[in-house]
Amino acid sequence: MARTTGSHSDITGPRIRDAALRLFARHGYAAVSMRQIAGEVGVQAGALYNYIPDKQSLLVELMRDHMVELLEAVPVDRSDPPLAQLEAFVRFHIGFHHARPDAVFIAYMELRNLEPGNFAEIEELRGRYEAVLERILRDGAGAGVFDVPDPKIATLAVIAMLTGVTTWFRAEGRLSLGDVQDQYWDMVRKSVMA
Amino acid sequence: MARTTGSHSDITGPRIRDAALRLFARHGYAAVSMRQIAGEVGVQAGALYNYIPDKQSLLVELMRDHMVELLEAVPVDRSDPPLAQLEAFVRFHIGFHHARPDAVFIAYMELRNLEPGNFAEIEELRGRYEAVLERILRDGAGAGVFDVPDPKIATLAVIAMLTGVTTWFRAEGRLSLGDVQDQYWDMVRKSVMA
DNA sequence: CTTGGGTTTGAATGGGTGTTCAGTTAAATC
DNA sequence: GATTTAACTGAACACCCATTCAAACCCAAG
Repeated sequence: MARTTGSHSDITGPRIRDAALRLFARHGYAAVSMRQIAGEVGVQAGALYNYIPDKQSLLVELMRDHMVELLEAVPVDRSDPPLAQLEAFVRFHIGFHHARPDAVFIAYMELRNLEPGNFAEIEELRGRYEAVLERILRDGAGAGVFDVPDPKIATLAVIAMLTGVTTWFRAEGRLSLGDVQDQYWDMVRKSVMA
Repeated sequence: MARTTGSHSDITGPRIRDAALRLFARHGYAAVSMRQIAGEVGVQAGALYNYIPDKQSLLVELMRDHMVELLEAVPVDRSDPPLAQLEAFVRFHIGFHHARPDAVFIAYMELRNLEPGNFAEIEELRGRYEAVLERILRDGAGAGVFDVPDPKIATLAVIAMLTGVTTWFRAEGRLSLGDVQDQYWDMVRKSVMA
């Protein structure tokens, strides 16, 4: 067990993931080479393979980590009324995604670069997240609070709308994150209300 | 001027564009090689260069054609009341995009693979399309029909929501295109109404 | 039936790809 | 101070990349 304090492995590992996240988001998985990632970390390409088995695994790991983090953070309190649950979801989605634009970008854009098995895994996680919102809408519709003929469609519509925020919102811009959350919550609320 | 009837150039040209559109949408611009495109057309890679100057131009052309077609097809009748204009826009957007899933995918996903000048050109076209919706919302808000604190945000929210349809809608599925248009129109209408 | 030219081939150019691995470096332990 | 070993280098491997171009092909026109 030599070399624990001075070891770099606990530094280089995360740095590789950070660099890959940024580069994949900026240029796309296929357009980024292992040499570029290594360059950002300040290491030769060969060294990356002490930390990851291959390029594809690096992508899957980034996407899985993002989705798992998302699922763990999403607020679900089934004792709250549906409207309150929906508001919590909307504000959470915007806030969470805004804090991780690169991960969001990758999770939505690089699905087609996943090998079939990996694709299925990530899609399953995404499905679980969508199910959270769908359940809220279904409960609210059942209680007569919401008017959504097809909760599945409404779920996809709302998530698409909310996720779009990451493509244009910048904290330095005209509006604060709170402003954006307020206005989106207003639109979502009205769009599903009975 | 020999060889007009037996010429292939009026066949091969479009076939290259078709193949590139499908392949770029499926695998991404960076992941598709000129050899793959040529293979789909049934020709050697070198032959592509009789029709396009380079790979990047092929991408730009596909994106520009899509955006120009979109801008020419979008219904704008300023004599209609804002609500009717909005409904026409919503139904048009869903219908038009549904008919060209590959072009939509490329136009939204491959922006980062454009060189700066080309990027600016495509963004300008996209801006013009967004301006159509923004104007409708602004007019309606001015007339007191709509309640949208920030028409710019509402524009982006609505477009993101509508464009999301292409990622999941399949004509063979549970719902018809008309069903989807109806429900989306219902949600959009409610979300912006005063 | 030859000619001219639009069209395509097939090879070559120079460079980049992901991945492997023997060898070197340097820090922690004994 | 010697030994161990995690961490990394640098070169090599086999292959793919976009693009160019002289040569071959093929067919309408004359």
